[in-house]
Parts: sequence; C-alpha cells; structure tokens
Amino acid sequence: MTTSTRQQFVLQAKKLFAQRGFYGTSIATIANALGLTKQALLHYFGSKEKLYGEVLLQISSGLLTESERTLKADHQATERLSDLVIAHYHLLMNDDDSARLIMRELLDNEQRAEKAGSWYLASYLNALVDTAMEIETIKHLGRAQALAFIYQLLGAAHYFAVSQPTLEQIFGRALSKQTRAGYERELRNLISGRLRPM
Amino acid sequence: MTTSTRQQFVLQAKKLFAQRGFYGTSIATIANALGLTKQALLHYFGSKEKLYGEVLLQISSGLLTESERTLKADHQATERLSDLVIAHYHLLMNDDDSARLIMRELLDNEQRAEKAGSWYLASYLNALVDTAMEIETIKHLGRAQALAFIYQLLGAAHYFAVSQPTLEQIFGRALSKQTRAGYERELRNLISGRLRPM
DNA sequence: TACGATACCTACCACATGGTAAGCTGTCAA
DNA sequence: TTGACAGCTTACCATGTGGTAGGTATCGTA
Repeated sequence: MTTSTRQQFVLQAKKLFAQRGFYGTSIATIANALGLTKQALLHYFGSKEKLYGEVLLQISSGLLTESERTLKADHQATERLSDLVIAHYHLLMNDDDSARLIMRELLDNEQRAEKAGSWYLASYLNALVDTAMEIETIKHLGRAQALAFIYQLLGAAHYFAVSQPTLEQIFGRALSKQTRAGYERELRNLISGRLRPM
Repeated sequence: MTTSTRQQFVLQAKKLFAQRGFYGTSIATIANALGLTKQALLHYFGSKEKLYGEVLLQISSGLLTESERTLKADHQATERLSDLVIAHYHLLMNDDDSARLIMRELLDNEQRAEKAGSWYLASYLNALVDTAMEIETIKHLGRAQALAFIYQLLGAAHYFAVSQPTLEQIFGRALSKQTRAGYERELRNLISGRLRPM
C-alpha cells in the first residue's frame, strides 16, 4: 500500500517538527526529505502553518480514538484509571514524535495559540478526572485535587517519554534501558500507593 | 542597583528563548527589547549560540546552588527526599522561564547537543537517587528502579510547572488556581503513598 | 593630553526563509 | 479531441536572519 503524497508530507512534517520544532524546520527541508520541492508542499497545504495544523490534528485524533478504546473497559474505577494512565504511557513511548510535539505545543501554547494543543488534553483530562472521582480515596478531596493527582501521573509518563535521549546521555545505555524496563511497574506502584486508604 | 547591560541581555534572552524557543527568537528581537541593536548584543556575546549557552549556564548554576542548600538538611531520608522534590517544584513554579527553557532543552537535546541540558539534571538526579536509595522501601529494588521513581516525581513537578497556561486555557482561572493551590499537598501524598511499606 | 579600552552604532552582506506567479505534463471525463 | 484539473516544476521576490567591518563617543589611566 502506498501512502498518498499528501499524507507523506504530514508524516515527514510530524517527524521534523517534533525534532526541531516549528521554527527550526523549514518547509524546504520537509519537501526535500521526500525528494520534492517546497512548492509541492505549498500546493497541498497552502502555508506552513496549515501543514502544522494538519499534523496536530492527526496526532490529536489519533490519541483520542486510541484513548477512547481504553476508556470502554469496565473494570473497577481504580483499575481503569491505572490502565488508562499506563495505556497513555505506552502510546507516548511508542510514538515519541507525537510525545515531543505535544510537549512543544504545551510550551508554545501561549504564543501561537494553535489551541489544537488543548483539544485532546481537555477531553482526555476530563475523562480521567471523572474516573478518579469514582474512587473513594480521591472523591472527597474534590475535583481540583483530583485533577492535580491525574496531572502528576500524566506528567510522570510524558516527561519520561520525552527524556529518553537525555537520560541515555546522562546514564548510558545500560541503566537507562533498565529504567525504561521498570518504569511501567514503578508507575503502577506510584498509583496504587496513592490510592490505598491513608 | 542597576543590572549591567550584559546581564540584562542574558535575562531578556532567557525570557524570549523560554517563550519562543531558540529558533523562534532572533537576536534583533532580544536587543530591541532593551532598546539596543543586535550589534550591541554581538559585541558582548559574539554569537547567538554563545548567548544561549550563557543563559543555560546561569539557569543551571542557579538551580544547582539552590538545590544544594536543600540537600544539606539532615532529616530522615524519607523527609529529605520529599523536601527536595517539593523544593524543586517551587523553584520551577517561581521561575517558569527556567522551567520552560529546561523543558525545551530536554526536547532539543538530541539535535543541538548543547549538553548543558544534562549538567544540572545529571548531578541533581544522582543526588536524588542516592537519597532514595537510603529508604528501605526503595533500596531493595535497585538503582534503576529508584531512578524511575525519582523521575516520575520530577516529571510530575516539571510537567505541571510548564503547563500552567494550557491548564488555565482548558479549565479556566478558578479551577486551575485551585489545582495549583493543592498541587504541593498532592505531591506529598503521592510520595508518601509510594514510600509506605507495601 | 594622549592612549587604549569599552560600549555602543551604521552600513553592509550572503543566505535562508515563506510565499506568489506562471507554466508544464499526464489523466480522465465530455 | 478538447478541456479541466491534479500534481508538480522553475523562476522570482520581499523580508528576515546571523554575522562582519568599521566607525564614533565616552571614560579611566599613564
């Protein structure tokens, strides 16, 4: 199966935007990576911003549908929450371009309020907080506190996903690999530890 | 007390680099913000890269000395770890330019391996892991697992610090403020929950 | 008073950038 | 057979970029 040229542009752009950021990536670079000229790119997308928007859109809808799948499972709230976070973690680890791009979007959000950065996070966060509020240990603390808890878990996952190259640079291949191997378990420990009655 | 022009450049650059990233910020913009021309900037720093390096250096040494202060307290390892993480959290929240810039550095690390991104993290992480290894609950899991745990805490702090504008955009002023207010407590809950014997 | 250094400035440059205009080529429906 | 359109191309352009060269004004010091 051959991917359409248009889609190839989106994929290539995603990779490069994730690596070097929006300003650090020229449309010429993207196009040349596909053996085309930047005018071909402009032919499809009209402008750099629009291409970027398309990339964001695809990432967001991808994450959204992926997470909806996990949301359907009807375990206990405690388990479900744990599963959701872990699923999110794996998603980010398996698609580090997305992970990086979202993180960048988080940073740039003030400036170029593409606002597409909020989208997926918004609905996703709400779903997670709802789930957390079903749990006794959390419920009585109120929604703001539940959000804080959820956000810590996402942060723990996302930050790690984005840090792989740095960690390898600091600690070397061996230790960082080992850490990666045990990260999910540690994440579960963190969650279950917090959710046990105090 | 008046800050030297040179130092004003560093501060202004820090702010702009944090907001728009390295490529998104031109030296002309930085200089104009101080009512000077870019040649004045080049006079002091020679090149954009060097200015950036200086910014990173100051941030790193700032965080380093700040954290060393906290490291000296001779509580129990458990408390000390908690205090260290909380201190780090406050640091990032009070200096969000630093928080953002470091996060960007984490993302760009592969590319422009300024490597100054590792610096502070390296020694800091090691100190934290050492502390964690003094705790029974963690010790027997080994160093890699301890690192995972530590990294989750830092992620929880750093990710949140960097997300303020986005969160406000999603949840509005009221709830996000409330969440911010309870975040430290929740962070403590997370840590103590994990450190209790299973 | 002369000298050198510091702190800037104007002028300039080569090059990369995002984008426009216009054209060429193949496909496919009328 | 023609005409429209998709999918590109070359040519071109205005603007912004980091950086160089060379100047001027100010000031502490010999």
